[in-house]
Amino acid sequence: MKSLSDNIEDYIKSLLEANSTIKIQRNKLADKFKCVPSQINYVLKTRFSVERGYIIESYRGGNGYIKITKLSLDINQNLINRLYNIIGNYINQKQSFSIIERLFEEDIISFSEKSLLKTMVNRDSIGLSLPARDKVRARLLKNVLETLLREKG
Amino acid sequence: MKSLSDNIEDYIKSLLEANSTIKIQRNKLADKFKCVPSQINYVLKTRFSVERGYIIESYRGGNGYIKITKLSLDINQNLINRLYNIIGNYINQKQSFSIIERLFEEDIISFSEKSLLKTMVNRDSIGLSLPARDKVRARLLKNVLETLLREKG
DNA sequence: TAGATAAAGGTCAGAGTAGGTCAGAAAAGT
DNA sequence: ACTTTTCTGACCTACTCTGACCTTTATCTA
Repeated sequence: MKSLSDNIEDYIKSLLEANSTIKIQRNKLADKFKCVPSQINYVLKTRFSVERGYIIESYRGGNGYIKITKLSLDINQNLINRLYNIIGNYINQKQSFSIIERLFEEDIISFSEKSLLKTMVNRDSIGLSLPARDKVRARLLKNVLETLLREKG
Repeated sequence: MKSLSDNIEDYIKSLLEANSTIKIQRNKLADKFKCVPSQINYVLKTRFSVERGYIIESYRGGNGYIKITKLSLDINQNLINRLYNIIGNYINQKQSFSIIERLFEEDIISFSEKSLLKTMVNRDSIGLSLPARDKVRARLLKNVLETLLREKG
Protein backbone atom coordinates (compact mmCIF):
# COMPACT_ATOMS: atom_id res chain seq x y z
CA MET A 1 0.00 0.00 0.00
CA LYS A 2 1.36 3.34 -1.01
CA SER A 3 1.27 6.31 1.28
CA LEU A 4 -0.25 9.64 0.40
CA SER A 5 3.22 11.04 -0.13
CA ASP A 6 4.06 8.21 -2.50
CA ASN A 7 0.96 8.89 -4.53
CA ILE A 8 1.64 12.58 -4.80
CA GLU A 9 5.20 11.78 -5.79
CA ASP A 10 4.01 9.44 -8.52
CA TYR A 11 1.57 11.99 -9.80
CA ILE A 12 4.18 14.74 -10.05
CA LYS A 13 6.61 12.39 -11.75
CA SER A 14 4.00 11.41 -14.29
CA LEU A 15 3.54 15.08 -15.10
CA LEU A 16 7.29 15.46 -15.45
CA GLU A 17 7.41 12.67 -17.97
CA ALA A 18 5.56 14.77 -20.51
CA ASN A 19 7.48 17.93 -19.68
CA SER A 20 10.72 18.46 -17.85
CA THR A 21 9.31 21.63 -16.34
CA ILE A 22 5.86 21.84 -14.86
CA LYS A 23 3.91 24.35 -12.88
CA ILE A 24 1.48 23.29 -10.22
CA GLN A 25 -0.75 25.11 -7.80
CA ARG A 26 -0.24 23.98 -4.28
CA ASN A 27 -3.80 24.37 -3.10
CA LYS A 28 -5.28 22.70 -6.14
CA LEU A 29 -3.00 19.73 -5.78
CA ALA A 30 -3.74 19.49 -2.08
CA ASP A 31 -7.39 19.52 -2.97
CA LYS A 32 -6.96 16.78 -5.53
CA PHE A 33 -5.35 14.56 -2.93
CA LYS A 34 -7.61 15.72 -0.16
CA CYS A 35 -4.85 16.81 2.13
CA VAL A 36 -3.49 19.90 3.75
CA PRO A 37 -1.43 22.19 1.45
CA SER A 38 1.73 21.84 3.50
CA GLN A 39 1.69 18.16 2.64
CA ILE A 40 2.76 19.19 -0.84
CA ASN A 41 5.77 20.98 0.62
CA TYR A 42 6.64 17.85 2.53
CA VAL A 43 6.60 15.75 -0.62
CA LEU A 44 8.67 18.29 -2.51
CA LYS A 45 11.19 18.47 0.27
CA THR A 46 11.59 14.73 0.73
CA ARG A 47 11.32 13.57 -2.89
CA PHE A 48 12.26 16.41 -5.17
CA SER A 49 15.45 17.70 -3.62
CA VAL A 50 18.44 19.09 -5.47
CA GLU A 51 20.39 15.91 -4.82
CA ARG A 52 17.72 14.03 -6.68
CA GLY A 53 17.99 16.36 -9.59
CA TYR A 54 15.07 18.67 -9.20
CA ILE A 55 14.80 22.41 -8.91
CA ILE A 56 11.88 23.95 -7.12
CA GLU A 57 10.90 27.57 -7.63
CA SER A 58 7.75 29.25 -6.50
CA TYR A 59 5.80 32.41 -6.70
CA ARG A 60 3.40 33.66 -4.08
CA GLY A 61 0.40 35.89 -4.23
CA GLY A 62 -2.45 35.87 -6.66
CA ASN A 63 -1.78 33.47 -9.52
CA GLY A 64 1.01 31.96 -7.52
CA TYR A 65 2.53 28.63 -8.51
CA ILE A 66 5.23 26.09 -7.82
CA LYS A 67 7.57 25.30 -10.66
CA ILE A 68 9.33 21.96 -10.69
CA THR A 69 12.18 21.29 -13.07
CA LYS A 70 13.82 17.96 -13.65
CA LEU A 71 17.44 18.47 -14.47
CA SER A 72 18.76 16.24 -17.17
CA LEU A 73 22.48 16.56 -17.38
CA ASP A 74 23.84 15.17 -20.59
CA ILE A 75 27.44 15.02 -19.56
CA ASN A 76 27.93 12.66 -16.66
CA GLN A 77 31.15 14.23 -15.63
CA ASN A 78 29.34 17.43 -14.83
CA LEU A 79 26.82 15.62 -12.74
CA ILE A 80 29.45 13.78 -10.79
CA ASN A 81 31.30 17.02 -10.15
CA ARG A 82 28.16 18.69 -9.00
CA LEU A 83 27.27 15.87 -6.68
CA TYR A 84 30.80 15.91 -5.37
CA ASN A 85 30.44 19.55 -4.46
CA ILE A 86 27.20 18.95 -2.64
CA ILE A 87 29.06 16.71 -0.23
CA GLY A 88 30.90 18.64 2.43
CA ASN A 89 32.86 17.10 5.25
CA TYR A 90 29.73 15.48 6.58
CA ILE A 91 26.73 13.94 4.92
CA ASN A 92 23.75 12.14 6.37
CA GLN A 93 22.26 8.89 5.15
CA LYS A 94 19.24 10.41 3.51
CA GLN A 95 21.20 12.84 1.39
CA SER A 96 23.67 10.19 0.40
CA PHE A 97 20.86 7.85 -0.64
CA SER A 98 19.49 10.62 -2.82
CA ILE A 99 22.84 11.08 -4.50
CA ILE A 100 23.18 7.37 -5.14
CA GLU A 101 19.64 7.20 -6.46
CA ARG A 102 20.47 10.05 -8.78
CA LEU A 103 23.55 8.28 -10.12
CA PHE A 104 21.35 5.32 -10.91
CA GLU A 105 18.65 7.34 -12.59
CA GLU A 106 21.23 9.00 -14.78
CA ASP A 107 22.59 5.61 -15.80
CA ILE A 108 25.97 6.22 -14.28
CA ILE A 109 25.73 3.18 -12.07
CA SER A 110 23.81 -0.06 -12.43
CA PHE A 111 21.09 -1.34 -10.18
CA SER A 112 23.36 -3.63 -8.27
CA GLU A 113 26.01 -0.96 -7.93
CA LYS A 114 23.32 1.19 -6.44
CA SER A 115 22.48 -1.49 -3.90
CA LEU A 116 26.10 -1.95 -2.99
CA LEU A 117 26.70 1.74 -2.53
CA LYS A 118 23.60 2.16 -0.42
CA THR A 119 24.75 -0.71 1.71
CA MET A 120 28.11 0.93 2.13
CA VAL A 121 26.83 4.29 3.27
CA ASN A 122 24.12 2.77 5.41
CA ARG A 123 24.39 3.86 9.04
CA ASP A 124 24.46 0.31 10.31
CA SER A 125 27.27 -0.65 7.97
CA ILE A 126 29.42 2.23 9.05
CA GLY A 127 28.39 1.51 12.60
CA LEU A 128 29.89 4.56 14.25
CA SER A 129 27.98 7.14 16.22
CA LEU A 130 27.47 10.70 15.06
CA PRO A 131 29.18 12.85 13.99
CA ALA A 132 31.97 10.42 13.07
CA ARG A 133 29.55 8.39 10.99
CA ASP A 134 28.57 11.30 8.77
CA LYS A 135 32.20 12.19 8.33
CA VAL A 136 33.23 8.70 7.26
CA ARG A 137 30.24 8.56 4.94
CA ALA A 138 31.26 11.80 3.26
CA ARG A 139 34.74 10.48 2.65
CA LEU A 140 33.48 7.17 1.33
CA LEU A 141 31.09 8.79 -1.06
CA LYS A 142 33.56 11.37 -2.31
CA ASN A 143 36.05 8.66 -3.05
CA VAL A 144 33.41 6.70 -4.88
CA LEU A 145 32.60 9.69 -7.03
CA GLU A 146 36.27 10.08 -7.83
CA THR A 147 36.40 6.46 -8.86
CA LEU A 148 33.33 6.91 -11.01
CA LEU A 149 34.92 9.90 -12.70
CA ARG A 150 37.95 7.80 -13.53
CA GLU A 151 35.91 4.83 -14.68
CA LYS A 152 32.98 6.34 -16.47
CA GLY A 153 34.19 9.87 -17.13
CA MET B 1 4.61 -28.21 22.73
CA LYS B 2 5.47 -25.47 20.34
CA SER B 3 6.41 -22.12 21.69
CA LEU B 4 4.94 -18.86 20.54
CA SER B 5 8.11 -18.16 18.61
CA ASP B 6 7.80 -21.50 16.86
CA ASN B 7 4.26 -20.71 15.83
CA ILE B 8 5.17 -17.32 14.47
CA GLU B 9 8.06 -18.90 12.64
CA ASP B 10 5.79 -21.49 11.07
CA TYR B 11 3.32 -18.85 10.06
CA ILE B 12 5.94 -16.71 8.35
CA LYS B 13 7.37 -19.74 6.62
CA SER B 14 3.97 -20.71 5.32
CA LEU B 15 3.64 -17.26 3.81
CA LEU B 16 7.06 -17.64 2.26
CA GLU B 17 6.01 -20.83 0.56
CA ALA B 18 3.67 -18.95 -1.71
CA ASN B 19 6.10 -16.11 -2.30
CA SER B 20 9.81 -15.85 -1.71
CA THR B 21 9.35 -12.24 -0.69
CA ILE B 22 6.65 -11.12 1.68
CA LYS B 23 5.76 -7.94 3.50
CA ILE B 24 4.28 -8.00 6.94
CA GLN B 25 3.22 -5.40 9.44
CA ARG B 26 4.80 -5.89 12.78
CA ASN B 27 1.91 -4.66 14.88
CA LYS B 28 -0.68 -6.61 12.94
CA LEU B 29 1.27 -9.80 13.30
CA ALA B 30 1.82 -9.19 16.99
CA ASP B 31 -1.89 -8.68 17.28
CA LYS B 32 -2.65 -11.90 15.48
CA PHE B 33 -0.49 -13.81 17.91
CA LYS B 34 -1.51 -11.72 20.89
CA CYS B 35 1.97 -10.75 21.89
CA VAL B 36 4.09 -7.63 22.13
CA PRO B 37 5.49 -6.29 18.85
CA SER B 38 9.08 -6.82 19.85
CA GLN B 39 8.36 -10.53 19.94
CA ILE B 40 8.28 -10.38 16.16
CA ASN B 41 11.76 -8.91 16.14
CA TYR B 42 12.92 -11.72 18.35
CA VAL B 43 11.58 -14.34 15.97
CA LEU B 44 13.11 -12.59 12.98
CA LYS B 45 16.44 -12.32 14.70
CA THR B 46 16.60 -15.91 15.88
CA ARG B 47 14.96 -17.69 12.94
CA PHE B 48 15.30 -15.52 9.89
CA SER B 49 18.90 -14.42 10.01
CA VAL B 50 21.27 -14.10 7.07
CA GLU B 51 23.05 -17.24 8.12
CA ARG B 52 19.78 -19.09 7.73
CA GLY B 53 19.21 -17.64 4.30
CA TYR B 54 16.84 -14.79 4.91
CA ILE B 55 17.09 -11.08 4.33
CA ILE B 56 15.10 -8.63 6.40
CA GLU B 57 14.39 -5.06 5.35
CA SER B 58 12.02 -2.64 6.93
CA TYR B 59 10.44 0.75 6.66
CA ARG B 60 9.19 2.86 9.53
CA GLY B 61 6.49 5.47 9.77
CA GLY B 62 3.08 5.54 8.17
CA ASN B 63 2.59 2.51 5.93
CA GLY B 64 5.63 0.94 7.46
CA TYR B 65 6.40 -2.73 6.87
CA ILE B 66 8.88 -5.53 7.30
CA LYS B 67 10.03 -7.28 4.16
CA ILE B 68 11.32 -10.82 4.41
CA THR B 69 13.10 -12.50 1.54
CA LYS B 70 13.98 -16.16 1.37
CA LEU B 71 17.18 -16.81 -0.49
CA SER B 72 17.55 -19.89 -2.61
CA LEU B 73 21.01 -21.02 -1.77
CA ASP B 74 23.18 -21.89 -4.74
CA ILE B 75 26.88 -22.25 -5.25
CA ASN B 76 27.62 -18.55 -5.31
CA GLN B 77 25.70 -18.05 -2.17
CA ASN B 78 27.64 -20.72 -0.45
CA LEU B 79 30.79 -18.91 -1.42
CA ILE B 80 29.44 -15.65 -0.16
CA ASN B 81 28.43 -17.29 3.06
CA ARG B 82 31.87 -18.73 3.49
CA LEU B 83 33.52 -15.39 2.84
CA TYR B 84 31.08 -13.84 5.27
CA ASN B 85 32.19 -16.19 7.97
CA ILE B 86 35.84 -15.47 7.33
CA ILE B 87 35.32 -11.87 8.29
CA GLY B 88 35.40 -11.36 12.00
CA ASN B 89 35.02 -8.08 13.80
CA TYR B 90 38.12 -6.68 12.15
CA ILE B 91 39.63 -7.01 8.71
CA ASN B 92 42.59 -5.29 7.14
CA GLN B 93 42.79 -3.79 3.69
CA LYS B 94 44.80 -6.59 2.15
CA GLN B 95 42.42 -9.33 3.25
CA SER B 96 39.43 -7.34 2.15
CA PHE B 97 40.98 -6.76 -1.26
CA SER B 98 41.45 -10.47 -1.72
CA ILE B 99 37.86 -11.16 -0.81
CA ILE B 100 36.72 -8.59 -3.33
CA GLU B 101 39.07 -10.02 -5.95
CA ARG B 102 37.65 -13.45 -5.29
CA LEU B 103 34.11 -12.18 -5.81
CA PHE B 104 35.20 -10.78 -9.13
CA GLU B 105 36.92 -13.96 -10.23
CA GLU B 106 33.81 -15.96 -9.43
CA ASP B 107 31.74 -13.58 -11.55
CA ILE B 108 29.69 -12.51 -8.61
CA ILE B 109 30.58 -8.88 -9.14
CA SER B 110 31.53 -6.94 -12.25
CA PHE B 111 34.75 -5.09 -12.87
CA SER B 112 33.32 -1.74 -11.97
CA GLU B 113 31.67 -3.12 -8.87
CA LYS B 114 35.06 -4.39 -7.88
CA SER B 115 36.51 -0.91 -8.29
CA LEU B 116 33.78 0.64 -6.25
CA LEU B 117 34.14 -1.86 -3.46
CA LYS B 118 37.88 -1.47 -3.35
CA THR B 119 37.45 2.25 -3.18
CA MET B 120 35.07 1.85 -0.30
CA VAL B 121 37.24 -0.38 1.84
CA ASN B 122 40.37 1.57 1.03
CA ARG B 123 42.05 2.95 4.13
CA ASP B 124 41.94 6.50 2.86
CA SER B 125 38.23 6.35 2.17
CA ILE B 126 37.42 5.13 5.63
CA GLY B 127 39.92 7.60 6.96
CA LEU B 128 39.97 6.47 10.56
CA SER B 129 42.99 5.26 12.44
CA LEU B 130 43.46 1.69 13.58
CA PRO B 131 41.82 -0.32 15.00
CA ALA B 132 38.59 1.58 14.30
CA ARG B 133 39.32 1.46 10.59
CA ASP B 134 39.52 -2.31 10.45
CA LYS B 135 36.35 -2.58 12.45
CA VAL B 136 34.39 -0.29 10.16
CA ARG B 137 35.80 -2.14 7.16
CA ALA B 138 34.61 -5.46 8.54
CA ARG B 139 31.12 -4.15 9.01
CA LEU B 140 31.04 -2.58 5.58
CA LEU B 141 32.18 -5.73 3.88
CA LYS B 142 29.82 -7.99 5.78
CA ASN B 143 26.93 -5.81 4.84
CA VAL B 144 28.06 -5.81 1.24
CA LEU B 145 28.09 -9.59 1.24
CA GLU B 146 24.56 -9.59 2.61
CA THR B 147 23.51 -7.29 -0.18
CA LEU B 148 25.16 -9.55 -2.71
CA LEU B 149 23.25 -12.49 -1.31
CA ARG B 150 20.05 -10.60 -1.78
CA GLU B 151 20.90 -9.28 -5.22
CA LYS B 152 22.53 -12.16 -6.92
CA GLY B 153 20.53 -14.89 -5.24
C1' DT C 1 -2.80 56.30 -4.73
C1' DA C 2 -2.56 54.43 -0.15
C1' DG C 3 -4.42 51.09 2.41
C1' DA C 4 -7.28 47.08 2.94
C1' DT C 5 -8.36 42.58 1.48
C1' DA C 6 -7.84 38.39 -1.01
C1' DA C 7 -5.05 34.90 -2.89
C1' DA C 8 -1.44 32.53 -3.35
C1' DG C 9 2.77 29.85 -1.16
C1' DG C 10 6.23 28.90 3.23
C1' DT C 11 7.58 27.26 7.83
C1' DC C 12 7.58 24.76 11.83
C1' DA C 13 6.10 22.31 15.87
C1' DG C 14 3.67 18.54 17.25
C1' DA C 15 0.57 14.59 16.77
C1' DG C 16 0.22 10.17 14.57
C1' DT C 17 1.97 5.85 12.91
C1' DA C 18 5.13 2.28 12.43
C1' DG C 19 9.26 -0.37 13.38
C1' DG C 20 13.92 -1.11 16.54
C1' DT C 21 16.59 -1.99 20.75
C1' DC C 22 17.75 -3.68 25.05
C1' DA C 23 17.56 -5.15 29.77
C1' DG C 24 15.47 -8.08 32.67
C1' DA C 25 11.66 -11.29 34.02
C1' DA C 26 9.76 -15.79 33.05
C1' DA C 27 9.92 -20.31 31.21
C1' DA C 28 12.08 -24.34 29.48
C1' DG C 29 15.96 -27.43 29.04
C1' DT C 30 19.94 -30.05 31.15
C1' DA D 1 20.81 -25.48 40.37
C1' DC D 2 22.29 -23.63 36.27
C1' DT D 3 22.03 -22.27 31.51
C1' DT D 4 19.67 -21.09 27.51
C1' DT D 5 15.68 -19.56 25.26
C1' DT D 6 11.57 -17.01 25.21
C1' DC D 7 8.82 -13.11 26.21
C1' DT D 8 7.59 -8.47 27.85
C1' DG D 9 7.73 -3.46 28.50
C1' DA D 10 9.91 0.81 28.56
C1' DC D 11 12.11 3.77 25.72
C1' DC D 12 14.00 5.15 21.00
C1' DT D 13 14.14 6.34 15.99
C1' DA D 14 12.13 7.20 11.47
C1' DC D 15 8.67 8.76 8.40
C1' DT D 16 4.10 11.01 7.58
C1' DC D 17 0.56 14.33 8.01
C1' DT D 18 -1.90 18.34 9.93
C1' DG D 19 -2.87 23.02 11.55
C1' DA D 20 -1.65 27.38 13.21
C1' DC D 21 0.69 31.21 11.91
C1' DC D 22 3.65 33.92 8.53
C1' DT D 23 5.19 36.22 4.00
C1' DT D 24 4.54 37.77 -0.61
C1' DT D 25 1.94 39.56 -4.46
C1' DA D 26 -2.29 41.07 -6.78
C1' DT D 27 -6.40 43.46 -6.76
C1' DC D 28 -10.01 46.17 -5.09
C1' DT D 29 -11.81 50.38 -2.95
C1' DA D 30 -12.12 54.80 -0.51
